[in-house]
Amino acid sequence: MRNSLSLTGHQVDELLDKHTPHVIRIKMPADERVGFDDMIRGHVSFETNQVDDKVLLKADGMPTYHLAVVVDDYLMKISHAFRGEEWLPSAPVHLLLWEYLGWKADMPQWAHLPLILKPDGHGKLSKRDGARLGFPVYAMSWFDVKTGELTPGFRELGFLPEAFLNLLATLGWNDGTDQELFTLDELIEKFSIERVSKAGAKFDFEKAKWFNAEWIKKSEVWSLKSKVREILEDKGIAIVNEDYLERVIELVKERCVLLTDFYQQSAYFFEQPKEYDVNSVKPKWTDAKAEFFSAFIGTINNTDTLEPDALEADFKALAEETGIKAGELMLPFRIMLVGGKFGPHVFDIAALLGKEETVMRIEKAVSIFNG
RNA sequence: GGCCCGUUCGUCUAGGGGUUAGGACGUUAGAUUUUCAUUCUAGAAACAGGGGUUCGAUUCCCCUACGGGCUACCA
Repeated sequence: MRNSLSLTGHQVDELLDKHTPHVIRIKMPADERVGFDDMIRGHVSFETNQVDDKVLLKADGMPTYHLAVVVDDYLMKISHAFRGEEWLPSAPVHLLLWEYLGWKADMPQWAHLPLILKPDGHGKLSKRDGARLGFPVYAMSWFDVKTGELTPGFRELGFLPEAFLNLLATLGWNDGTDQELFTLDELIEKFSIERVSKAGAKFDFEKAKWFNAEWIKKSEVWSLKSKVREILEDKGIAIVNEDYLERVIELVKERCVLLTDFYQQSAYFFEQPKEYDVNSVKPKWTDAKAEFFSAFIGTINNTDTLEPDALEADFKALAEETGIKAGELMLPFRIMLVGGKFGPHVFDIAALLGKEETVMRIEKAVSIFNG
């Protein structure tokens, strides 16, 4: 080995005079044990003989991470250093650096957090896993200029910041009760580093989605409004009426897991269905049913404002008069308004759409079903 | 290979010397919803193995196994 330890002082000076490229390393002491108290793991110690003399300053003059963190943390007066468990093996280097630099009294408290692992297989979670398994690994979309590769983030996928924070906080931590849903304020109040678990946790996207669904359900309409509006407008839907948008959100929010689901769940409130699930109606479509709906249009026209309960009562009364089971007519009615087999209660939808729109959609769909 | 860290249902976890080992996600069955989702009820499902210590260990100690991390002039 050829370095300042194996060469004589004279030889070193000579090489230095000739500006020979070189690095600067930390010199680990022999036969010592360096240890510290980790806030999560308790006392951790290492044999100095097992730790190698890490490069601190590269040949190009730039510091490595090891030198940089210590200097940076010292300058920024960092009191607590939280980092991933993968840093544990280099902790002795940092510890000694704090000491050698004469800053030992200012050294921060350490906490090495457990790692987030791949849901399948083994190893720590990487952005590749997200691409491979179909879920995000970053909070926000990230574009790699070097590779030209776009990695989608939780936000763009339709996660609420509150939900993302919540799921991250409870991955490896809990307050000792059965509570799983926490607001930021609650986390600030209840979080304690002592309750962070030591073992790595496999990431579970299903549970992540559950957190988001829960947060969408418990969020107030006003807090969801701007995000939903953005999603709908991105899809080319013009929002003209604020109040209408709020009522739509109120009606569909409990069936959305991701914010992006608001498009599929509420697009039909803003524009007529582009496609109809004709197959679910056509085979059982009869002239009698067509007649029912033209009669129902009459009923609607005789009503001042559509109100869900009253409309449903009228619908059922008319069905009975016509001699057709109401159940046979509900699905066709839904498909007329929505286009498919989904959405909230049909009469809620009709009431919100309003008289004219409802009538228009019935007329249009009837002609499609007849033809 | 060496060093370090870890190990309770499939997954995230609670618990802790004597418990029917609790909850959540997912899953299964049923109810409600004349769509789907929500909601509700019920079910299946775990202390890695071996030694100690102890009247008694899943819980404390040791070993093994397994898992993870690090072992770059990357962070």
